[in-house]
Amino acid sequence: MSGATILHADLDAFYASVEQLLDPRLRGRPIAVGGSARGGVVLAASYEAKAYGVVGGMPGWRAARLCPSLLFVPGRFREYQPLADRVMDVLGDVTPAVERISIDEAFLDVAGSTHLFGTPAQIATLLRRRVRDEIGLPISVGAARTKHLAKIASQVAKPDGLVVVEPDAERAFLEPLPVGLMWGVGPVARARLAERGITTIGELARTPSSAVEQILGRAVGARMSALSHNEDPRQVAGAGRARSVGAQSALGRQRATRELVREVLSHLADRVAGRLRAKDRAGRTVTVRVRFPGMRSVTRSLTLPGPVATTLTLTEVAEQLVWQAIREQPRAEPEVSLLAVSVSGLVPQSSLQLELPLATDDPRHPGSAPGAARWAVDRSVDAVRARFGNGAVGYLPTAMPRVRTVPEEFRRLAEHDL
DNA sequence: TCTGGGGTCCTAGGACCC
DNA sequence: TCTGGGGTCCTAGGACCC
Repeated sequence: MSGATILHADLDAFYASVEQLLDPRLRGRPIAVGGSARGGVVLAASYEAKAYGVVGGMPGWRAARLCPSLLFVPGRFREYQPLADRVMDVLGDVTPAVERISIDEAFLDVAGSTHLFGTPAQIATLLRRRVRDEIGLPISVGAARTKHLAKIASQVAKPDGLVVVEPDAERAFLEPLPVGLMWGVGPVARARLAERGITTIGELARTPSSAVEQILGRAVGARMSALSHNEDPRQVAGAGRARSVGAQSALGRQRATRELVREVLSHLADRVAGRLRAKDRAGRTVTVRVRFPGMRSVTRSLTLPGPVATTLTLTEVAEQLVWQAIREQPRAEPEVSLLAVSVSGLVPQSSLQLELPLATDDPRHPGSAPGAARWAVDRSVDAVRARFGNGAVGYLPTAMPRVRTVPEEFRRLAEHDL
């Protein structure tokens, strides 16, 4: 019997494939979801566009230059989550051991399913056909003995393919592949390895572990060395609890005025704190990131005496940290291109436990609402929103920040479960 | 022509404690 | 007189993933 019972299933160019599914005129054409020829970033590219070198995360103007016939489509973000969920349901039909790692990919362990559905290769073929027939989307699958191998196999299988790595063929399979296919090797690690003449996984495996650790650092080096030797102890498991929650807004290029910073941070803190409260969690460490024109960015963090999940408190702490970061910059008139807020050190926090009134002692905010009052306000806002929608009530003087922002639906897609 | 949004993990120095 | 060893927490930065 085959030991290649770990499957990695990965929808091909997911957002772009959905757009082509929903609008037949887009099929067979190079399309980009998001961005435009004048600005923004491409969120996803169809395989026809990838052939020109267009990839997700690329500035729209550069994508348009690479592919003059590129068609920019605004994403229909509402459609993505339900379609991806239906795909996951299909995967769940062959085994309960499904580990979803993002909206569009998952690991499966089909060791217990072979007596019902056949070999892993037959199961993968069945899944691919069902996803294609019932949902209309192309999906690639890799099957192997370990997660690492299965993930690499699905990448090799793309687009719309299946690759099975039998246990006796693992070393030969890995040998010629580029190190960049390994999970954890990005552009920096790839460049460092290339400087030493290491470009394939086989070459990496023949490099002593101590040397790899020198090149990539102790932890990363040790892990990559082990993976190159085909040692991967990870099991297929359910998702663990989130360790942090954050939100960010790109601002283009704006002068950092009191009003702008306050407005953007209120919005971000409201998102973060709202998600925390929705899951009865709170966190002690508040981190902000400020990005300046030119992509240079700094972070400032503060660990509070107790956990917070209150919009107003989070806004105030974030504001202090952002101004601290800006003041430390040499520029006389600061401009910012992005603000981010995140909370870590998460703990369970039942809605009955009231946050300590941290800010009431703060001389900078005399008379600010005590913790209990803040909780009450937030709970009321949450309740109104639950019934009437997010736009029904808010802290902001204006309903939305006056900065260009991605659709709410897109933010939702990127959120991880808390 | 100027780059989205949401996450995880690692490193390294310093504070602080025993 | 000026020094050991180990551990944890905090902060800032950075690589990487989807």
